[in-house]
Amino acid sequence: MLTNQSKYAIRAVLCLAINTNSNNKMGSKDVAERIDIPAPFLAKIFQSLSKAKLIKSTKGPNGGFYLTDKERHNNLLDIVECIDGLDKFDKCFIGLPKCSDENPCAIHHIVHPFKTKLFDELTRKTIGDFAEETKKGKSFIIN
Amino acid sequence: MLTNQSKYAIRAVLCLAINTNSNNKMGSKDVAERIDIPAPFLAKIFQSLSKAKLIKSTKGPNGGFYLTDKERHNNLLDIVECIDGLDKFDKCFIGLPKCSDENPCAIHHIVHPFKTKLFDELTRKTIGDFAEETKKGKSFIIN
DNA sequence: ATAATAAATGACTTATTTATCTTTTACTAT
DNA sequence: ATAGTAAAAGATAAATAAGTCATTTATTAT
Repeated sequence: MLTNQSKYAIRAVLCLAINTNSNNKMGSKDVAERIDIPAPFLAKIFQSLSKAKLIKSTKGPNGGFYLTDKERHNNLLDIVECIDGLDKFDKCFIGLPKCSDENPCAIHHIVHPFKTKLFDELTRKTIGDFAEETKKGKSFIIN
Repeated sequence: MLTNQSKYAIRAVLCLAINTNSNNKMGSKDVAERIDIPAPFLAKIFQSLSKAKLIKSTKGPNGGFYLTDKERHNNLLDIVECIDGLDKFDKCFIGLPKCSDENPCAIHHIVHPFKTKLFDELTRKTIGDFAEETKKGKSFIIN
């Protein structure tokens, strides 16, 4: 469903949410190493996120990427939207061009509630919320 | 989640389940046209399904693809397994290498029940079952 | 000022998925 | 037998996704 880029982006931003602030930044290599993904690829992803103002960055010594409280109020769907776009959430699981409640595919009754629930979770909860859960050990971004 | 190949395969096999038997076959082009997918691509997909004995085929005049009752007893997951493999059902939605109940990602509690439900639906119900539903107008393979 | 640092940019490579095309093989009706 | 038909097989092409690398730009500490 999501591309690797989006998956990496989510985990990387959560990593920033947990470990950084304006005084404690992380380089893209550090983040990549921490969550075990390809470093140059993450650097590219961070560029996109930075342009979209979903993460903060500063160049030079002691520079790096970080989140402020403002960015912590964004949600995970903002990240997916920035990287992949939101089209995929509308697409039918088995490729029906116009799958809907009126014109359902064979598994629409299972897939549609899931998508709704997922969409809700990804929009209602903030990045800060997810970071708190991870800090409390309720969920993980590495293993 | 599923590749186009798997999506096409599911809809194409359901098309065969609805419209064919040993006396009434369909050419791959006919099926492709009916469900509006690329014809030569479907021909390739049908080759794989045929090798795996998930569909029947005969060459020559009046030849084509079709299902017998035997093939109608297979399930949709057999098709996905043949084309894509089943790995993707185990994979974490945001790319955690080892996402589980003990080591859950941030959205595991939403994704896991869905996967279980979907897996159950795709294994428990046969291709024949889905075909009947479509014949009754409860679900669709085209629109 | 300048040297070191780290992100930004852009070009490039590789892998995978998607799709097409040509030739061969098998079958059937005449 | 043989001509026509349709799948099987294999080679190739196009598109997208994934990943890498070299250079430039901005920042900071000395």
